[in-house]
Amino acid sequence: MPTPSSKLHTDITNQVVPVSVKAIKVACSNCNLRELCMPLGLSEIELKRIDDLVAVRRTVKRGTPLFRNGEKFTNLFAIRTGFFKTSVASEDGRDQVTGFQMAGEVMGLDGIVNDVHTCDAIALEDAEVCVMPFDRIEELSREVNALQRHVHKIMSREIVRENGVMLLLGSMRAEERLAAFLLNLVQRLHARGFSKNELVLRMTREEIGSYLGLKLETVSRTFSKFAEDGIVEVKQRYVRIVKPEALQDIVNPKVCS
Amino acid sequence: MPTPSSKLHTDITNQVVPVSVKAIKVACSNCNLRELCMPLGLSEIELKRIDDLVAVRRTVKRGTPLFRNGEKFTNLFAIRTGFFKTSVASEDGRDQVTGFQMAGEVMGLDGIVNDVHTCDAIALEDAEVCVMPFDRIEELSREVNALQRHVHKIMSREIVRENGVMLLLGSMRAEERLAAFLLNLVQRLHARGFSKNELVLRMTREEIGSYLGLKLETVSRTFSKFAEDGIVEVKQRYVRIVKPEALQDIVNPKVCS
DNA sequence: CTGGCTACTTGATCTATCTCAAAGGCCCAC
DNA sequence: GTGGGCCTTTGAGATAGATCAAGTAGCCAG
Repeated sequence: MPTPSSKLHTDITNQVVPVSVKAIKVACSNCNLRELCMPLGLSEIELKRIDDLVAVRRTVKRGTPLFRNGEKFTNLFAIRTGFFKTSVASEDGRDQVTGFQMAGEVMGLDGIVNDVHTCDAIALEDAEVCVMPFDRIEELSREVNALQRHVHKIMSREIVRENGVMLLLGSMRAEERLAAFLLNLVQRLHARGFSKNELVLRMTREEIGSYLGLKLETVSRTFSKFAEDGIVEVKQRYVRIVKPEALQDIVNPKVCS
Repeated sequence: MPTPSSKLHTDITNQVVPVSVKAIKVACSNCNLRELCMPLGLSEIELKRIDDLVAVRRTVKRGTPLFRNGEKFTNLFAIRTGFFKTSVASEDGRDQVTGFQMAGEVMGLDGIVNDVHTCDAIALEDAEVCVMPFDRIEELSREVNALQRHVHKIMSREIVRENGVMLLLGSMRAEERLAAFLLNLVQRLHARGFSKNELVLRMTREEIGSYLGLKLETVSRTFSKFAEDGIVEVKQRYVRIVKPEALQDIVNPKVCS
């Protein structure tokens, strides 16, 4: 049986000459992801100015870093295509996946405070990102109120997201964590035009486990449990959510009255 | 034996007439916490403008909320005195402490993205905060570059902090979590002029446990373990760190060569 | 000073998840 | 198409931390 992978995500054509990629005229104003990464309701003239935000595009091959902990921060990155994970490491080498990012999402916010990136961003599939010099963002957001507001909202959204992950890591059981994870992923994919109940995981069980504070075996077992219960169908990276409401019930256990 | 509580923190004089508090002339330019919550290197004229950021001050009695999940967001708050916890709740009522905040730290960033607060901020001791209308912050930060930069850094710092908590919750054992927690607290207190190795906890074992993803009994046992090992002295809320380097070793286990 | 409340400590037991181990499946490179 | 290297699954056993339960200590109001 053919996996629905190609239906859900399309890998970027491998660019042999990266320089040519950078030369492509980039225009936020024409970008089909604009509503995901840029503010709405801009005037014609503001839109034109926003086009200058993106210096270049950059392709990132699967498995390679967009940036790494310790590198100097100068740019934010908006994902055009592809899929990333970000992770932080403790000094003794353990590391923790802090998030998975997809098209339209912005990476690099961690670098602002000390002008140094404090996490790794690794492409989980071939990807293309818009490179946005942060000083240019600051400059322009002084003049375009909607952009300023937008930058603030993006950062606040990340703070709120991380609050949610803390809740998950601090007080949920394995099944609740995985259910919440699946619902979140599929909801974000759905917002991008993909299926409401089918997805292809771009990450390994180990990466899911790292994100959820579980071991890969526990992730695998929990998938199997869900499958036994008829809540999902799982075939390796392919997942079909058969009973979304059952997942929802697992995340928010009904209080017995 | 007198607890060193009064040495470490000073409670605010209980104001009988809150209105009078609000009327007090507030000036960031004269505030002794300025270096904690405001940007450095401002010109005389910029400083004067920054004074307008703080609309009023507000006192918050111990145990009462500064804001709650679901309330409309309009202000950021800078802590002048006192100590807070922030927490998020899952729909079924479990809640997770997401942070402890002290003088000079800013609260409310979670509210920016949807104009609604998504966590509770509760005073753990009588407190006073500077109320800063966010639209005024945005307005002024368009004109004062250092303020713009500062706001970005504060939000980025919060993102990086939360990354660290995720690492702690996702991959550390109980002893490591508590050691990291104590070191972090004492370091922040030290930056505010308090002792390097003594502190009075403003929160209960249960609140520490919630923050660290542990049960209160585990927190208590881990304290006892540290005390047995001669690493700390614990007497209820009072804690003296006898061997900071031992705590450090617990957080970053030495790799055996 | 006394009663009662809350926070804290400690012990005994239980269990969700981890750890260790083995085997099977998928996919890419040759 | 074939071999080797991940990735994944599944089992059995170990364990860190949770849970349940009791007792203690500090603190405030009367």
